[in-house]
Amino acid sequence: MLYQRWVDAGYFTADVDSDKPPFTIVIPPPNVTSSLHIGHAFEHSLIDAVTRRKRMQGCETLWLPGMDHASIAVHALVEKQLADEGTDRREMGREAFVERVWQWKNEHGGKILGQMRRLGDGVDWTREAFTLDEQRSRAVQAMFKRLYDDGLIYRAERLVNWSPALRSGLSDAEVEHKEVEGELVSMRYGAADDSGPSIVVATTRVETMLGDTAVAVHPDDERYAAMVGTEIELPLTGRKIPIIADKHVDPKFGTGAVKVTPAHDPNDFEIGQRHNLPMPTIMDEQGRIADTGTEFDGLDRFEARVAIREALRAQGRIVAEKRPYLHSVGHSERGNEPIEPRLSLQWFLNVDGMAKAAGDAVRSGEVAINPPELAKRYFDWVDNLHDWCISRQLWWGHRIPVWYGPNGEMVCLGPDDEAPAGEGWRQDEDVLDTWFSSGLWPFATLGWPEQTPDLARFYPTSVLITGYDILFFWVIRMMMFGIYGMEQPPFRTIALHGMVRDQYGKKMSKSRGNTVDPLLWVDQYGADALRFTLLRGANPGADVPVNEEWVDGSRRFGTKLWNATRFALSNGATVADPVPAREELTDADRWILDRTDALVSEVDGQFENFEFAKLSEALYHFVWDEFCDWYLELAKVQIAEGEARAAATRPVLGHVLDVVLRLLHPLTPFITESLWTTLTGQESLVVADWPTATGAPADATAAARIDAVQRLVTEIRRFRSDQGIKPGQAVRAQLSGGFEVGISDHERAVRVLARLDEPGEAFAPTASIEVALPTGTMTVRIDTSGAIDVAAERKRLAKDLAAAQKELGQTQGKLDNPKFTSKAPAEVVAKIEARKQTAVADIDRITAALAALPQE
RNA sequence: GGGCGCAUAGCUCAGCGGGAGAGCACCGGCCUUACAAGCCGGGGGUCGUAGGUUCGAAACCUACUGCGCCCACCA
Repeated sequence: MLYQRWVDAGYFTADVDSDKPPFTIVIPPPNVTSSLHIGHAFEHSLIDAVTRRKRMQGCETLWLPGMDHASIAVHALVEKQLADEGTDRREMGREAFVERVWQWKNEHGGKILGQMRRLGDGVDWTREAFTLDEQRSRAVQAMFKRLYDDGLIYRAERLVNWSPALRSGLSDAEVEHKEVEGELVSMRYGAADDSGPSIVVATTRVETMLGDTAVAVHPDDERYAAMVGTEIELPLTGRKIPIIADKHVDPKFGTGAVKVTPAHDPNDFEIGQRHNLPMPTIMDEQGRIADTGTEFDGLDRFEARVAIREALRAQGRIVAEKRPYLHSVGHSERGNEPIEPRLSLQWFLNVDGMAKAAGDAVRSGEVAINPPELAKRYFDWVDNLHDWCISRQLWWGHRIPVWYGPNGEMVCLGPDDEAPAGEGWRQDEDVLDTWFSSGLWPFATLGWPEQTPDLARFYPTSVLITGYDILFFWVIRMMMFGIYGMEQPPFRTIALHGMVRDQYGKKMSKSRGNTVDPLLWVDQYGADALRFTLLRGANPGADVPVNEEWVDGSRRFGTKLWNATRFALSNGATVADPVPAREELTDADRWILDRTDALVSEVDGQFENFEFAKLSEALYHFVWDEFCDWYLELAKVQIAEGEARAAATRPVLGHVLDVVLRLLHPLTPFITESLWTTLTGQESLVVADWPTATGAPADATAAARIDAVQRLVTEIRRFRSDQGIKPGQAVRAQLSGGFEVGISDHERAVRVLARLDEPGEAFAPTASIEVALPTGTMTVRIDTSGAIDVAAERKRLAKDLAAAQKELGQTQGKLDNPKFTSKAPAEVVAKIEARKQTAVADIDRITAALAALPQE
């Protein structure tokens, strides 16, 4: 349909000006496991708007669409399906598993693609990404090899966040800390009674005591000074462990003595390293107690916690228990189970130099972060980055390209290297963290490590538009890899948006039940309405609340635009004829043309700053308030005036609509496409030129006259409304005064807009309204054909009087203050003085009008 | 525990040193030939609290209160 036409019309193959810089944008991947999320619709709206404008400006645009995380998500989804079927993926083998994944992709890819299409984008996300898999693997392997050869990747036995359910290590970023109600158990080590030396330690994880290799106290803690250096018996095991002094211990917490389990606690690991303690691992990869030689071997960690506590209790060693004890425990982001610190052999990336460079790129201004306030967060993260554990013990993802030989050889292979043949060689079983491959996005998608023409032309990319929530995970990694691999940061600008929230600003979540399916809204209100709603709420870096009613409001805006265009077209609006010279135009024409020009520069400027909310608002008010409510009404009068006037008005209508539709196109592509092609008869708005402001000075006189007309008409309408005169009912009236501002030229318009007939014969005014205009007071004498509602009129005037008196009080107060008149800038004082004069005049006028009212 | 951010109309948010704004909601009147998915008019806020800076503060500073987010190894 319409969308397809754009593609056919050349949205992706349009001829471009070669002198314009190319515009490259990185597309964050959608999550395909759930139905399309509103957050993706939001992000897509922003990206598409920015790109469409660039294309209209003549830039060669390129999206770098991605599916990497999504691809990973599919793997996870398939694994879950397998689990539901009772199949253990470990037993089916890697090849069979991958086969299942492809099966899923083949079944669902088309559907997802269809959903994306309905949102009006032109990129075949799914297919793109899946065909990129192989190429991506080459990039990953090349990058790994390079880092490895540079000595930045190393293998080490470290404490990692271990997920027993996934049987894999996790990066810090994948761990979520949650407050949980646990228990704090204090237990006695050493002698169970007073027969010998003992020491009391406290823990929330009793089961780890089996792996204790020391008890630590603070070096300055006099209570234990005598015991430091001695050994004490570890209950249940019979092992003797030393009492050591380490300044990590907080003497004020608990008893001031800490059990040390180096293989199962990050702090203890450090203490263990400092004191050269043994580091026995007491749990297997599924979180079961193992290799302790005690009766607890084989127990799950949580069962063991209870069993060991009770065993200690039986020995009278439990001296205190606090339950519930609120403390923070790391949970796996995916499985939502408590992670277990575990000692294991992992691959690490030394990020010191890369992180520094990533920070400096922003510090130097080479890369801009929008909004700038969020740069602080970026620095917080980048300046405190620890070495990154890049290995995962998962079954999906890019395998670590390291091979081990039968005699202890270890070789790292690049993408073009042959895998070593021969008996006994095997590849490392681990795969790389998702973010390792995702971090290569900006150049891997352009063909790196090959030096492709695309890479030369489109790297570095122009802008990354993504959510602030992903700044740490993804952006920082792309920055590091880009600078390392391409010697240039991957983007010139990082534009961050917020999260889509519900109408009360609450986070959307399944448990809260406030999620929305954007496709339902698209079906019901149209893609344009959804996009406009999202864009209209998009202040840089801030969250975006959405609500179905607001989407409906956006749809009404589209309808308004539709009707306005329809009306203009039916009255001959055209772009075929040039807009007549200024001197042939009316004040209304000049005013709306000037306003249009101002709108162009405003919208254009806001686009540069990613101020989507502001530019949407400007367009909304221009279309609705200025164009529809005033100019179209004035144009009706002009068209009715005769053919000459009408002929001059038509190109103005056409021009204003032409510009507005172009400006709106990035926000609401569908409706503008339809209206614009009808208006102009041209092929497609997608490849039209972006408007540029003329920069010509606005006609201040015309603007002032139109402003006067608006104020006059509004005052008369207000009087009519207060007097209960039906809007459709014309009343006779006589206008006088205020002509020096050119109102006389517009009397006809005022009469039409305010429904005033000529006074005619036997004109007997029953009321008069005075409207203060910049250069004089306009008097409107009205024949209401009967007695006026004096009470209503008195109320109306009293309200105006009160406002004027308040204004007088405020301005007079300032002017009476000598400090104000002497210290404030002259123009401010002059302005206040002018306001005061206006207030005085208003009070005189209104007071007189009140006095003239008949007494009741 | 550390850091950051936000408190403005019933709701969601702009404004960020010189006249309190928008959308929606609300009240009243209109089927006025582009549009009732509309038009016209209107009501509504001591800008979180308390101090300070300034001729002048919603805006700048300080403290407090209440929310939100991020980071974090507290046994």
